Order: sequence, then C-alpha cells, then structure tokens
Amino acid sequence: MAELLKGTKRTHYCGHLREEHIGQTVTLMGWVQKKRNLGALVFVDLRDREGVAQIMFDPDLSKEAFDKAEKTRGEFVLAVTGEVRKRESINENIPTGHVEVYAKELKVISEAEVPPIHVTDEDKAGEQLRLKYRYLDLRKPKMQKRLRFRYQVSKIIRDFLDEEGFIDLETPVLTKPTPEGARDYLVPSRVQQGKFFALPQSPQLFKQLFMVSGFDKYFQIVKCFRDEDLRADRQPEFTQVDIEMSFVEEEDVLEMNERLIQRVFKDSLGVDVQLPLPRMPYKEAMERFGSDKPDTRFGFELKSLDDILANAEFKVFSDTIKSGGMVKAINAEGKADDVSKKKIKNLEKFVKTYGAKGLAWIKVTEEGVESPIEKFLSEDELKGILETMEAKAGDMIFIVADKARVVYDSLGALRVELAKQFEMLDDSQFNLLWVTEFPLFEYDEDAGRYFAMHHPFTSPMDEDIDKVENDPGNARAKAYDIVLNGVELGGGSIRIHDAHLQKKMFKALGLSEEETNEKFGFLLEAFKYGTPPHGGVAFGLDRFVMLLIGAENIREVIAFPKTQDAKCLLTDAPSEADANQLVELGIELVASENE
RNA sequence: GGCCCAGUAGUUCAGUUGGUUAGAACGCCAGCCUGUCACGCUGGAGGUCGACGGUUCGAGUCCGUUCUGGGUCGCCA
Repeated sequence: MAELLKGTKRTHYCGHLREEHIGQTVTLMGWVQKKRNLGALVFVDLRDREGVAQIMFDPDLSKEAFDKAEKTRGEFVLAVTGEVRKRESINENIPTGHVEVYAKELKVISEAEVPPIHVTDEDKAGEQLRLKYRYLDLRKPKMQKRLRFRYQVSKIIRDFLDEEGFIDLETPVLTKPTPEGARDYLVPSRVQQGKFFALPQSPQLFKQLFMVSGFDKYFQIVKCFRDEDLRADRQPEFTQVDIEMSFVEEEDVLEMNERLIQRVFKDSLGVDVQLPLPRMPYKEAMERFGSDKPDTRFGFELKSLDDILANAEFKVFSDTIKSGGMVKAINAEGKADDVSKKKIKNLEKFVKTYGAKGLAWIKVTEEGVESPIEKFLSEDELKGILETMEAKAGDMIFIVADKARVVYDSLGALRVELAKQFEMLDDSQFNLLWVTEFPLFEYDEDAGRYFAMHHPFTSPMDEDIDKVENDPGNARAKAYDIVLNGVELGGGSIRIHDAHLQKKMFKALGLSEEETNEKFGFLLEAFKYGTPPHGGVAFGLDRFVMLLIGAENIREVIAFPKTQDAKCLLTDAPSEADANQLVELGIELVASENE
C-alpha cells in the first residue's frame, strides 16, 4: 500500500548530492532506477530530474526501512530520509558517486507495475511504444535533458527579444481560415452553427495588425497548425517564434535576427557564430545547390553543361536544352571508387522519385573515363564536360537533363544524399545563411495562374515593383529564409503597407475585388488608417532545437508529438465525436467518396 | 494519393531451403548472498510469430489482402 507524505518534505534533489552534504540528514524523493539486493544489504539508485543518488538500506539501522526496500521494484516512488555518508567504494561514473544516503526511514509513496519500456537512456524501445507510454519515455535523462534544453533555447530567445524592446502579445487561436495556404484545422462552433473557425497556420495577419496598432516590435512563441502530411521535421502542430517590427527595411530585420541566432548559439551551445551571416540570392542557391535551402557544409555543386551540349548529337541532352530544359551535373570528387554499379542503380532510383528520367554518370580514372554515355559524346563534348566539372582521376560525375524544376530537385537532393552516404555531414558544424531575393510569385500550371511564393502581403523588391503587373514571373520579393545545414529554420519578409500596391498584388494573383474583400477585407481596411512599413520573420522552434542537439527528427524535441497519421498514441486523439455534440454543432457525418 | 522499410516473449533481437517441442539477452517471479553500482549464483514463468485469407501433407518462413509504426515523393502560401 502506498504511504502518505504526512508532512515529509524533500530537502534535496537526488542528483545534487555531493561530498559537501556529508553528515547532513536529507530527505530525497524520486523513482527507483535500480535495486541491488545483496541479501543483508539493499542498494537503491533513486532518480529524480536532477540525477541519481545511491541509497543504502541496512537492517541494523532500520529493519522496517530495509524490509520495505526489499519489496520495491523499478519506478516505485520513494521518500527516503537518512544521513549522507561517504561511500566505501566510489562510483566515478555519476556526479553523486562519492556519497550515499544511509536510510533510516523509507516511505513507499507509490508502487509501480513493471514498466513496458526501460526507463534508461540505453533503452531501445520502438517509437510506437515510446509514444504510447510517453510519460515513461520522458523520465529518461536524455529526454529530460532535451526538453529542458528546449526551454533554455526559448528562454534565451525571450530574454534577447525583451532586451531589444520586443513585446510578447497573444493572438487568437480561434481565427479565420487561411486562403491559399496549407490546409486548415477547422473548428465548428455551437453558437455559430454552420460556421467554422480555423486554427492559425501562423499569426501572420494579426501580427501585421499589431504593427498598424503601433506596438512597433512584437513577438510571440506560439503554436501553429497545419493539416498536412507529416515528415521527420514536420508536425501538425508546431511552435513558431513569431516576430514583427515596424519602420524597418529588410536589412534591419536580418541584422536583428542574426544577433538573435548568434545569442542562441552562444548561450545554449557555447558556439560562436560570425556575423554577418552569408547571404545568397535565391537564384544563386538554385543554380549552385539545386535548392532554396542549401546545405553548404560540403561541395558537389551543380554546374551547367548547357553550353557544351546544346548541339550534341546525343538527343537526350540537346533536345532537352532546345525545348527549354537544362543539363546540369555534380562532381562527387574523389568518390569514384566508392560508387559501385549497384549503388548507381539505387541513386538512379533515388533521382527518379524527384521526376528525373535517368541518371547519367561519368567515372574518371587514371586510364580515362568510364561511362554508359561516352559513346554518344564527341571528344570535344566529353572534354568540355570534364573541364567544366574540374574533373580529375577518382572523380564521379552525375548528370541530369530535364526541365529546370526536375534538374534542381533531383540533383539538389542527390548531392545531399551522396554526402549522407559518404558520411560527410558533421552535426557539430553549423552552416547558417540567408537566402534572399525569392521570387514573388510561383506559377501553378494546374491552376493556370500565379500564386504568392511566400504570402500575398510580401513586398516586391523596389526595382521589381513594375514587374508585378508586367512580368510577374520575374518579380523578386523582399523575402528571406534562414537556412541551417540544409534545413529551413525560418523565413520572413517585408510586407506591403501600401493599399495600391496590395491591390496590384491581388490582381496579379487573379483574385477579384470581391474575393479579396471577403478574405482580407479587414486587413486592407486597417491599412487605410495609417500603416508603418513593417516586416518580420518566423522561426520553427522545434526544428531549431532539433538541429542544435543533433536529433534525427522533430518528435525527439516535442513532449507529446503526433504520428505520421497525425494521431496521438498516448491519448488516442483524434476520436469520434459524441452524437449529441454533433447535433449541437449542426454537423452531420457522411461517408467519404473513397469509402 | 504513390513508392520504400519494419512488425516473433514485457523489451531488443536471432530463427538456415517450408519440417519434431520457436531461441538468446535484458526485464519479471522464487531462493541464496554484507559494499553493490551492468552486483553475483541457482531455479522458474512468460509466445494468437500484427490480423485475415490462400498455397502445401506441413507456414514464423511462400503468396494475397489488411492493420500498425517509420522514411519519402506529391503536399507543406
């Protein structure tokens, strides 16, 4: 039977006991990590959030405590009172290893069944079990450390922004559906039958309204929601560090955020980040790395072979170029011997998932080249390729010919995949950069119109304002992403604060005035009454923490994450609604067409 | 929606070409043990081989379907 505390007070954390406590009588409370029963002596390792301390139970001191201790098992909750003594034999592996508590009183506060997972860092339980019993999983020192690190990072951010004069302001969670974005989580309402709130994908519009309201510098560490498919670094609810500031230009936003990032690295990991961070226009990032979030920790950069192959006999290349596509290649320098035929097959499969039709390759050896396409290339073309790729013996060249998007996607992914396979990615190296000058619009062929690449309130670059109407495909935005080791950490933009320009934007997006008013009328209305120029940024806190500690997925830094199906294995959410509740909400369920 | 990977004691895994009673380690239970700290020793319990269907004299193993979890493409302004 569990015992009551009845006035027993904890005096110390287990993990804090040191030699300076020797001679003191202390009371510890925690979970049984391990029991070692030697017959006439029982040792218990007691664990709390700060660490583990050894308790020694001796029947000569207290028969009652000893008898109770003998009956404990892993994860029992105990309150132990006793004197701190120097150990007879020291355990150098733990910080408390020089001392132990000589127990004279024991209360078994809570018994525990045999847990389904081992509560140790060495536990290898699968994720399914870990998530179902997350409360046990979170008892592991490793998980405690991760979540406390996460708190530390968010506190550093909060403190920094406070120093800079930012004000933490809350925005509604029950809000309006976002047009043109990710899928929203919809929330029905009893008092507004037939109408729906949406959970915010970001507090974007409200933070802009705060700027209209004159708060000048706003921030919030806030949950955002997207009903989209999950990935290793994506959850349906995630935490953003949302920032907005007034009377600023792009440079001001970047400069402030760089210092924020610098502070986070310094105060959380002790890593020095040199400022200013490198900046790379979107166009350059795509051309060199095939990605708008380049991992710059290694080379293998993309090079264009268009000039060399535009008129090649080999139609696969020349026809692609003539029809508006491109031929690009990467050089896996010095890796020729590490790439077997089988590996090439798999790499070809890999690039095909990105839409590539094939993967051409040239192996460069001391004797010459080896390549399935050698026979289709003239001597000059081959020579040109090798020169462009700066190829030397031992190099391995991969070539993709296709329309631009496919070439960038497949080669961009391939260079990262190769770096992974060759173990060239160092988790302790942090390559940060800003990608700037994003396109303002993105053309959607299915919809037959332009969409805002960032969002429709993003300001075009000053020199591209005319292009919003005349040449939207080439208009660049005052938008920027912060990229860390090939992962998009966050992004933002300078917003449009001029109603006329905003109208032009909507027009370019093919939105009618009625649509615009229905969806964003409140914002446009607000902009009529005096709007400061403003801009901001939003960071993914989960991703940031994940990268800082080198975790392999975002779930490792979230206390109660969801599965790939957006379910919670612990609570079994989402669940079916009560019939009465549905009636109140005026909702009737119908079978989906696919069922 | 597509593709790929995994599912065998409480946990992590092994299980040959389809062949008798499905194994190991840790954990658990019982006994012994006064300085352990991965305590030790002895003994023991514990399995719908994810589920359903099929092939076969015979299926953990082969085939199909399905469920669960993961990775990924699409998607994620």
